[in-house]
Amino acid sequence: MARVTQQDIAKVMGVSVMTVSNAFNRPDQLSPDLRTRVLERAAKMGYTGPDAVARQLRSGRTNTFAVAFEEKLSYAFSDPFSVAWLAAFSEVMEESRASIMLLSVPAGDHEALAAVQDAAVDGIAGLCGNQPAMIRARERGMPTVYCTLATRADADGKGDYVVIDDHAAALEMAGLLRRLGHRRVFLLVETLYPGQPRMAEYRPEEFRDLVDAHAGSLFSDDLRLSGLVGGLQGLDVTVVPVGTNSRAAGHAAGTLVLDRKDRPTAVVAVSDVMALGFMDALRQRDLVPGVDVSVAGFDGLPEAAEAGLTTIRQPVRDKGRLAAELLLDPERKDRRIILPHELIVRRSTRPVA
Amino acid sequence: MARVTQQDIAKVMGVSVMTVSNAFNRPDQLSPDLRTRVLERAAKMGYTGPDAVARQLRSGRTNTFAVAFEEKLSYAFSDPFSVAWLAAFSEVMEESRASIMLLSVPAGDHEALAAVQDAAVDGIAGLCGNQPAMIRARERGMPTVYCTLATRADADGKGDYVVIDDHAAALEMAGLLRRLGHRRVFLLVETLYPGQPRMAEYRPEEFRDLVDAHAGSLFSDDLRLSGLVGGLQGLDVTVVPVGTNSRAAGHAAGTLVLDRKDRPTAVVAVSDVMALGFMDALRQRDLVPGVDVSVAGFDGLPEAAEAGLTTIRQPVRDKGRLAAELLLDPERKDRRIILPHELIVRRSTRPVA
DNA sequence: CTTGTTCTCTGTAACGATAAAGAACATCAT
DNA sequence: ATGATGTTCTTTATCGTTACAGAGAACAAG
Repeated sequence: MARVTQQDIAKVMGVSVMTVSNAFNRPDQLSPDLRTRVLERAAKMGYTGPDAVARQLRSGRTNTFAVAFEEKLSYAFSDPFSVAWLAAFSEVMEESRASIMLLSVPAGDHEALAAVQDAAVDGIAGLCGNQPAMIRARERGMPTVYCTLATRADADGKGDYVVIDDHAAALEMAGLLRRLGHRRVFLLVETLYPGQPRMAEYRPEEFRDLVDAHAGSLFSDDLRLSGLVGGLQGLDVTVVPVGTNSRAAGHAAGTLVLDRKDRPTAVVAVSDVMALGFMDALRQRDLVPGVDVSVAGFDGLPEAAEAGLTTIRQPVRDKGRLAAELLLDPERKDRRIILPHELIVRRSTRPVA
Repeated sequence: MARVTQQDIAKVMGVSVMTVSNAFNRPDQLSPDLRTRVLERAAKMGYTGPDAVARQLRSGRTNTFAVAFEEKLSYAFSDPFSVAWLAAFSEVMEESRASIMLLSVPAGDHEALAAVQDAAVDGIAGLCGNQPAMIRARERGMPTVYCTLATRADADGKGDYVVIDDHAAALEMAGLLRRLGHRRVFLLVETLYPGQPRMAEYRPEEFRDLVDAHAGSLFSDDLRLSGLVGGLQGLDVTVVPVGTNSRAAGHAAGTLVLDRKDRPTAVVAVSDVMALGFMDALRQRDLVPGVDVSVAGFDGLPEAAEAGLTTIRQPVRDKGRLAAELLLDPERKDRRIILPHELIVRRSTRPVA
């Protein structure tokens, strides 16, 4: 009941293994008659076609590409940005008839890192470049592409990328708030470092030390945050790590911040998802975004447009598409791509009263 | 600059290849001292650890499982049912440290079928059992699990499954409509067969012939539809294939049906997504679900609860979870699981005026 | 001084396939 | 008849790893 191989067929038919192999892969290398007989015999013997793994070993290619996530995969399917990116990425892969493998390598999960080692893929893409999976993949000498620069330094490191200039974008956002006259601003980020207490509040002087103290850890929003902080210098700025990049976390930040006397006049989240959650909290209190508190996000999701949320639009689909193209075509020249972004001002940001 | 292998290291160090292999996989098989030296030397030579593909070939296992979709992958990420299923499936896989491969094998795309042949996986799961990818996988002798029975006959075929009794569920739904006194009912399905003209209207006598004429084609909602038709016998029933399983298609069906004189008193879609789309069309016309037209769906999505939509709840997450467990544990006994469903009556279905 | 056991390490043979080159024979033009 | 050209099939050599069986030394127990 063992598996039938080309060798078995060859032996039974009294032909060489190569002939059997050619019958399946290179019809021009043997007579149509023999080919038919081989295929028939193979079918009769219960041979189900060339083994994928063996073929991959011999050819040195798997035609499969991995996507690494820092979170559980259920997050990858629920975050709008992630889904849009994945959709664009997969469309290109589908067209090229390449397969996609999903890897989940949560920060700090050392065992999960082995998945990168054991992945039979030709390359790997990830949303963030400094995540452990990406680093490991590069150590393995595997082609990598990532779509967010976490720090300036990343730009000089290894690996290809498709990103936007998050720092410049953040500066523009800060400029907008300045022009609108805001003086007391809260900035919502996911986490400053792994194990970060949620909903703590930091002054700009403090948070930088914290991040540096955990250097090498993952802080993917560093460019956005430091851009905002830099651009808002001189104003009353508070940084709040809300724990996760989710609507719920943004909402929780709202409950934390909105019920006190000294409300901020503006709140910027480093993602639209968080900003939308914060707006949920406003709505609950019958406060109006832009009127009572100005709110802004990053990413440019369709949901942000519906909600009238000021944001930085980034070309998500292009990021996904180009990431796939870079992986598929190792010969391609420009392998470090900086895409344009756009500050989109909507009704959620207004001049301070 | 060729790739470094265990053999290279062995040669350079004057030890056997097995020793190198053992240094990486079975530390107890060699002295700690030698092991350290091997690892150091390996690192120095730029060896990046055992090759995944070679290891898979040797061991006969890939620890990877495929999920096959009949649509483009972007659909898999956008349909709520699909996403929920995938999330549950992936959670189990993550816990077991198995990887997931996504395959897209659209109906009729013969080239894409090759992906199933070339997938280096230990098993494959799919939402529907009679899709080409599943059939091909079973021909390859690969373990399969699917989560929807398309026809009664599927139940006797090969492969494991985790399903609900869609036919019985549909009968219950039909019974509800009967009790509520509905006499003119429209049934929305995705498509009856590939290439099906959209928004055609069929009588129950007709559609069965159509489906049979395209026997062997994919019609995954057959059990639901035939249950509904059977349960509504004697009433004025019309079957409408709306083209795709999407909110937009349900909405389009609404524009088709709602602006005529002889409106149906009730509409049942074989999925919540379509039903929700239909309700969008109602709302646009200031018609009230349940009052002007009764509406019902299938699946039991959270969105359905919010919208007050009567539906058949099915345990999506259990389907995903169990599918993964069946793939992971080939020894497990019960491999054909029928989960309970539940008719949930909400305000979208009321007695006919 | 056996005999047995443990600890390290080695050699060989797969796993299932394909690339590359070659052999045998037929065909064809000169 | 000669060489050139094809067609069809075979031989040999990997791809990078691990399973398995054993060999040699050291050490304890009888």
